[in-house]
This record gives sequence, C-alpha cells and structure tokens, in this order.
Amino acid sequence: MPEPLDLDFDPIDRAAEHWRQRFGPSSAMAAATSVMRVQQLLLAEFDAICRPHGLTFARYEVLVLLTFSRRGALPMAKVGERLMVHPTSATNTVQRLETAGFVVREPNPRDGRGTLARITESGRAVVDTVTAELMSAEFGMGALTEEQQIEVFELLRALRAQAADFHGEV
Amino acid sequence: MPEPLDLDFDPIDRAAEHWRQRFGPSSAMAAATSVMRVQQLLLAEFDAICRPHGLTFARYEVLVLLTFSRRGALPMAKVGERLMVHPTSATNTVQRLETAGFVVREPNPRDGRGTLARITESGRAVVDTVTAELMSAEFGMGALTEEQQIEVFELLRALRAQAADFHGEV
DNA sequence: CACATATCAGGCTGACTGACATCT
DNA sequence: CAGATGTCAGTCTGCCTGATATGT
Repeated sequence: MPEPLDLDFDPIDRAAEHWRQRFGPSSAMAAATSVMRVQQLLLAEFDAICRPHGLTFARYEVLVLLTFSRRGALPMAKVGERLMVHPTSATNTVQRLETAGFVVREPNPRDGRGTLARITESGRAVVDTVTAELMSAEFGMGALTEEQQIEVFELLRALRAQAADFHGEV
Repeated sequence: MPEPLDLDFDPIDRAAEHWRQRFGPSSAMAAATSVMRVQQLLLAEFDAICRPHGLTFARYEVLVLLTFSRRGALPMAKVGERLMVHPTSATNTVQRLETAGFVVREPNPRDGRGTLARITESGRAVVDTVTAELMSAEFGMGALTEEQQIEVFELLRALRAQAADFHGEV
C-alpha cells in the first residue's frame, strides 16, 4: 500500500516547477496537465461505480445518450458523433451493451443502410441506478463548491467549442 | 468527413439540459463531463504531436519525469507512483521507450531488487523537440487567456489534493 | 456512379490481476 | 521470516486502419 502523498510533493506541482526552470513559465502546460490528471482520477472513480453493474463509464455514457433521445433509439452514426468516437468504437461499445441486454439493435426504418441502437427496459433501470450513485458521489467534484463547479464548466466550454471547429474530432 | 458540429447542438450542453429535466440541476455532472471531454480532446492533440517522433503522450510523460530527476534516472516504483499508474504499466511503458532507444534500464546500485530507468541522449533530444511543439501548440489551451488557464489550474488543484488523500491512486 | 452507413478483421495501447523471482 | 521491487503471462478495454457489404 503506497504511502499518502505529501502535497508539497504533488507530482504536478513538482513538474510545473521544474518545467519553469527549463522552459520558462507555462500556465497552459499547468492547466492542461491538471485536466489530464483530474480526468484520470474521475474516470477511475466512475468506472469503480459502474463496474458492479456490468458497465464501464464509456458504456454508461452511451446509455445516457440513448435515454436523452426522444424515442430511446439513435442511429449508430449519431452515437459515434455525439460521443466523439470512431464509428467502429461505437459499434464495439453497442455490441457489448447488447450482449449485456441493455440495448437492442434494429434496422433503421428511415434508412435501409442504417442501424438503430435502442435502450431496453433493463438499460433504463441500470442507467437510473448508476446515475443515482454517481450523483451521491457528487460526480467526484465534491471538493469544489457549486459556484466553482460552474466556473470549471464555463472555463472549459471555450476548449470544447474550439474542438468543434475541427469537426468535433481530432 | 463529418460535418462541423453546430454549437447549439454541443452534445455536452444538450446532455446537461436533458439531465436537468430528469434528475434536477447538477453542476457537478456538468463540470465532470466537461473535464472528461476536454481531456479527450487534449490527449488526441498531444498524441498527434507525439506520434511523428515515435512517442505517445504517456511515454512522453515518462521522459519528462526523467528529465526532471536530478540524475536523469528513477526507480521503476517512483515512475509508477508519480504518474499514478500501475507498476506493470510503468514496466510496459519503459520497455517500449527502451526499444526506441530513449531510455536504458540498469540495476539500482542502492537496492539490489530495483531497476533504474535512465533517459538517454536521444531521449533528451526528443523530449526537447516534442516539448517545443507542445508549447507552440499552447498545450491545446490557446482558447483561454493566461488568467483563465491559471484559474483552471487553481480550481482543479482541490480535486487533485482530494485524490492524494486516497494514496494518490483510486 | 459517387457517397453514406455499418460491420468485420486485425492491430496497438494502456491498464489491470495473479504469479513469481529476487532482494532487504 | 515478512515485506518490498520488478517482471511476466494473460486479459480486458477502447480506439484505430483498412476492407467490405449494403443501400441512397
């Protein structure tokens, strides 16, 4: 069992300090590295919450997306596009969800080439359960006040918008 | 080639809106999802910069860590701990770096059980090159002002600190 | 015909678990 | 001896490229 980290030796702060000595100050580096590390921590926490229910966070996200759609079903292309992943990744994820019984695939009546992913009753049930657990875990953001959480969201919006200019993927 | 996303249909904002309808307002969800998505975008950009040089961002991070150490060498355990990854992942990453000639492994003279990862001259060269490219790409944070970048860093500090209480790994 | 949609085959990556040899 | 260190074998995940069948 690793010993608790001393905050004075927080790896990111250490890295930032040495970086400044070598390359000069870079608030961009500090911000980017922070985002990377926090995501790593959040994902581990979310996956731990999802695992007992037979989900990963990536699969949970697909289920959430389907519950958001009006009819509980979306073409595969839309799934990939909205989650910003490659079409084959969407296929793969939906396939695993289908095996678990959380989703069914059916031909798209409006496009003979297409496939719809439709969330099942058990899919809706598991999404509600996991969502409740994530909310009681405050989505891993409990160390921030609500105002700070909103601030994070607003600050990062510009970066998501910038990416959308590059077709929403890159 | 996918069509450019309409910002009015930004998937995260859509998701946040529907979420509120179902579960009530959750700034925690919005902030967490933002961090996840921005990390995804940053990682893709960083990996694209690293790839032509025979690196991934994960391997680049190891090299950076080694340049920060006084002697250019660290025990495997320290590598894993500071990057918050599993020891076997550190072994794997260092192995690939060694194959590429950016790192050599040598026995730890101060601990017969241990192995040191030492950065080579070509490792230092590639890290400098990639770092310069990342800086000119503003670490993907060009859409924010320097003040905003600092704000992001400071806001996220609390989350990294919280995680450190859990031994620096989840 | 060109193009879009989705899947499959196959590969790479990072991360994990469990087992193990080695050394303190 | 217990405990730490590192590696290996094997697995799972997500993501990608390229090729292919199908339909618009």
